[in-house]
Amino acid sequence: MTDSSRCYHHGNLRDALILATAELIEESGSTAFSITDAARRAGVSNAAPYRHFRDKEDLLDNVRDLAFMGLHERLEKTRDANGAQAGTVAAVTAMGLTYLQYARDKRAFFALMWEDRGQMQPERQNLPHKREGFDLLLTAIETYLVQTEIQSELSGLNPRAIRIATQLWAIAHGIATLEQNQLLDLFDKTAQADQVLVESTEGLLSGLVPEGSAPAGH
Amino acid sequence: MTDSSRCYHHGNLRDALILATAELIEESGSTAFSITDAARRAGVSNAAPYRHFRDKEDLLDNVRDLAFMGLHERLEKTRDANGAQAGTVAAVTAMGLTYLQYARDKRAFFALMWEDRGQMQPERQNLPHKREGFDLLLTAIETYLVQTEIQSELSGLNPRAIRIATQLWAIAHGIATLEQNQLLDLFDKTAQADQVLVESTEGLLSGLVPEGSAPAGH
DNA sequence: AGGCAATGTTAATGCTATTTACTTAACAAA
DNA sequence: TTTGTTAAGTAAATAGCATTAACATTGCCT
Repeated sequence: MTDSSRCYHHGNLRDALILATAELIEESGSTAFSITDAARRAGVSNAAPYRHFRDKEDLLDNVRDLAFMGLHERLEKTRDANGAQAGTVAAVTAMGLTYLQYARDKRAFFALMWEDRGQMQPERQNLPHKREGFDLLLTAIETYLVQTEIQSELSGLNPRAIRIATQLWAIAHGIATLEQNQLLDLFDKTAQADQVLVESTEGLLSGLVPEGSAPAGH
Repeated sequence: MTDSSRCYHHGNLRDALILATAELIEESGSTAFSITDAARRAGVSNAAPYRHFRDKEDLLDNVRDLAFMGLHERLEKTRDANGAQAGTVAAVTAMGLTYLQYARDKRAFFALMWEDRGQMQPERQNLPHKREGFDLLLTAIETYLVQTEIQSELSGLNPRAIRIATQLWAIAHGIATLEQNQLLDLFDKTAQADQVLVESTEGLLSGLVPEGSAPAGH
């Protein structure tokens, strides 16, 4: 039964519901979303989704997974596209720019990914996906550190690379948030998110010195 | 009629509802909040709130205002507490640390402040309050630039200060988000938000050079 | 063919937002 | 003091939602 246009049984309702939810969320945001709408769009009754998802949150979790996978895919593409110049500031910056672009293109997804739904169960935090995204950035940083001879070699989990990757992720995320809240051009009408990110990344990376050296402070 | 324990008329239902909403949100998050609950807690019927607020969102907007004012107050206190060492890296860092602490203490408020409710009307974006918070940070940065002689004098809106303030706000916000999502100790179990912020701030500020000089790149 | 499990359905229940039509009380003017 | 007016309550109704329970259909395995 591969024909999904049948009568009683849908064929692949689970995926259809996830897709419908994704569409609805992109159209009207996650707060407006209702499970009834998703069922309607998938052409089934309002109770059918409960055969595939524990509750509304469970369905949203699956869309969140989708969103994280989408971001991950883009980051991978960016990494591969910059394979030639791997280890340069430009390669690192490109990851951040991709992050910003994703937030712009998939605004509702981006909001969903980082939505605070209070005390969530650990298994509902999408931690694996978040970790995967971080991994990509981390590798880019580690490559950078080695290429620029700031770090002699990379062991599996380099503390320094982790710290820098964290900082870069934080700043990309922060800029995305400020941009979505129209706070970037609050004072400087010409401020652009991309430009701010480039400057920040350069600022953070340029402050780095080879291991063992004393940092340049004031 | 200052006695609010009267029968029919409440006396100050508007404020009571905002307060009740704030409490409920801090207890269970903003998604779980219902206007009915707030009315119950304030001891009035479920329709009474509509005499004071257009709809649910309007009520939430007022709590958002409250949240922004709370953050603003803390930032002011931090600025004043560090008045003696104004213009130092420590003074700037302290603002960021206050931001992080607020996100921890008032997690639900923090989430509410940055909640993405899709395409909101401009008047519902709480822009004035966001701007005020930015102002405080901006002043701290401008003082820093002058004190450290990186900038000779501050004109009203210094483009450079604005850029740096934006970067610092972004990174503080990003770190707060990562912390709330338990992503800081994903790889480095010992990573602490405060420490990451201190390092980031130092990293960004230490890269600065007096105006006119060429930045230290690779 | 028969039976079972998966996956639908309809019909509740109980919650919610919001509106409408009424009610009460405070206040100001006559 | 009486009398309107108005702000600020109430109850009742509508409509939508999440979720569950009881029932129906179908595909698959034996």
